[in-house]
Amino acid sequence: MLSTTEENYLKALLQLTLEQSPKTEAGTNGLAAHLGVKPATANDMLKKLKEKKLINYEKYGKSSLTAQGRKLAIEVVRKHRLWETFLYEKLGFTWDEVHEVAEQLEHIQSQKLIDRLDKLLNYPSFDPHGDIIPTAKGELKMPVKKTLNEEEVGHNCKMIGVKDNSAAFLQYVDKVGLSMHNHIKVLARQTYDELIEIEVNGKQSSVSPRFAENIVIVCEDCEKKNKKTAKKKA
Amino acid sequence: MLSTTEENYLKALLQLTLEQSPKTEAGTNGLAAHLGVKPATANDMLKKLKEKKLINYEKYGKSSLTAQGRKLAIEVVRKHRLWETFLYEKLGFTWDEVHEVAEQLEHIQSQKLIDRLDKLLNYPSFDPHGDIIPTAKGELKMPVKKTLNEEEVGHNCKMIGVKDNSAAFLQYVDKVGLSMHNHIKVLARQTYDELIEIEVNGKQSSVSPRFAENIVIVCEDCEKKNKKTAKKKA
DNA sequence: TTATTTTGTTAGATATCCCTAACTTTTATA
DNA sequence: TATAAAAGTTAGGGATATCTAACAAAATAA
Ligand SMILES: [Mn+2]
Ligand SMILES: [Mn+2]
Ligand SMILES: [Mn+2]
Ligand SMILES: [Mn+2]
Repeated sequence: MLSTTEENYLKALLQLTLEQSPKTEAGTNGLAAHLGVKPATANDMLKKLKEKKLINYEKYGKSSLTAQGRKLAIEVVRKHRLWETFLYEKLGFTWDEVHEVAEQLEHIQSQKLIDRLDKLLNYPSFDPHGDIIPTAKGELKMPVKKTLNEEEVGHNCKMIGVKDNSAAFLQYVDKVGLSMHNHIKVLARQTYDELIEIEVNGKQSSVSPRFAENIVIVCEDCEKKNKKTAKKKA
Repeated sequence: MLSTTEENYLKALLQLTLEQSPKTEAGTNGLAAHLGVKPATANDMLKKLKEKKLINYEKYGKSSLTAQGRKLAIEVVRKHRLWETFLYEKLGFTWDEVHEVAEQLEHIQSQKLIDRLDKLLNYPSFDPHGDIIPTAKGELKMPVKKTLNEEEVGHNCKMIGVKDNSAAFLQYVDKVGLSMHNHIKVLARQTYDELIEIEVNGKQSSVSPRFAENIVIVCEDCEKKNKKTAKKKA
């Protein structure tokens, strides 16, 4: 049985190596920063988790999850997102309130509790933030990340990042009415000047391809399609 | 903010001094046994909790909760019983499965979570074991304990203990079909020989006053009446 | 390629919670 | 009341998880 702390380290490693970037390894300092502890503290835990064969770690090297560590990390993420969904759907929490409480609830040890919660929520695929909930079998399909420029007309997507971090660009993003986690619908693409018409929060705008290729999004329609395909296979 | 361990000590002290017996103080060894730790361990914690002004404790003396300690202990009991009710009512757990998971859930820190859970469950008064759930204001009405001999005809009660612990008596209890937490209905009292007719698990039996005065029960009809009175006042 | 900066490690400490073994005080018994 | 038993305490130590300060290795820049 893992401690709450050990679970948090595995989850952090999963997020650092699979969700937040294309990397598959994470450094000691980055991990420590992500968890809000000092590098010395993270270093101790890395040695301990390697001992338990949950991570790959060599002195002065980067770390990654083993198959077993990844399995456990995904279980924690599944519990976290199911609890967030419960708080949002059943208890009327707002989307910004759920995370903090889910950080505590994700460590409750009871397989039956999670199975029943999943059932109560009617086996949800996404949490209130639009993130994918890993399946009971431990499958975690990574969201299909692409730029707004690559999105199909008619599709709905969510902004999850930017490629250009310049102040000028970010101010322009703001002016267009976009911000992180906003839902965007691609209405049309003008053949004449390539401008992309989008709708955000009920407001329409047109953006250039130059602008759109710096907005990282995840296509929600593609996510749903993936989910359905997975269900048919099962 | 109290640690999970500190909360468990306060809850144990409440149970030892208010629920399980008429005592208002508990000894170090009894507390340790209740929590499954060694007396030396409990002794350390008693000193720590006294320092925090949550308990009254003097070297070589018995311990009791201060007003503040009692308030916190009752909050933990409230959370525990609300979670048990949730697991039973909403997730289909059986009454014997809920306690273990509630031991973990009772330590989740979120006032909003508890308020909303209470609402979701429609402000329940009793947990799946028939124990009273403290109110949001921290009121914990002690169940009206009496012996089966004192119970009114027509009332429903729950067996919560025995006064005679001899093997002969306990075997007789078993033969009558009674066991801890059984629900008992008092059907009638014969004027001729004072025998009390009861129904347990759909099975009827007659017991003597001598027998009945050794069965400790809590009257469930009285509990409900108390509850309604309290609601009218509020 | 040498120097500097960044990254990662180690040693030594602290806090919490638990233990065993030895001791002390209180209570019960003879 | 003297003694034995029960109850309670203390000393000293282990495990976990955290820190600071000093050090070592790797990466980057000059
Ligand atoms: Mn979250
Ligand atoms: Mn967590
Ligand atoms: Mn319980
Ligand atoms: Mn507990």
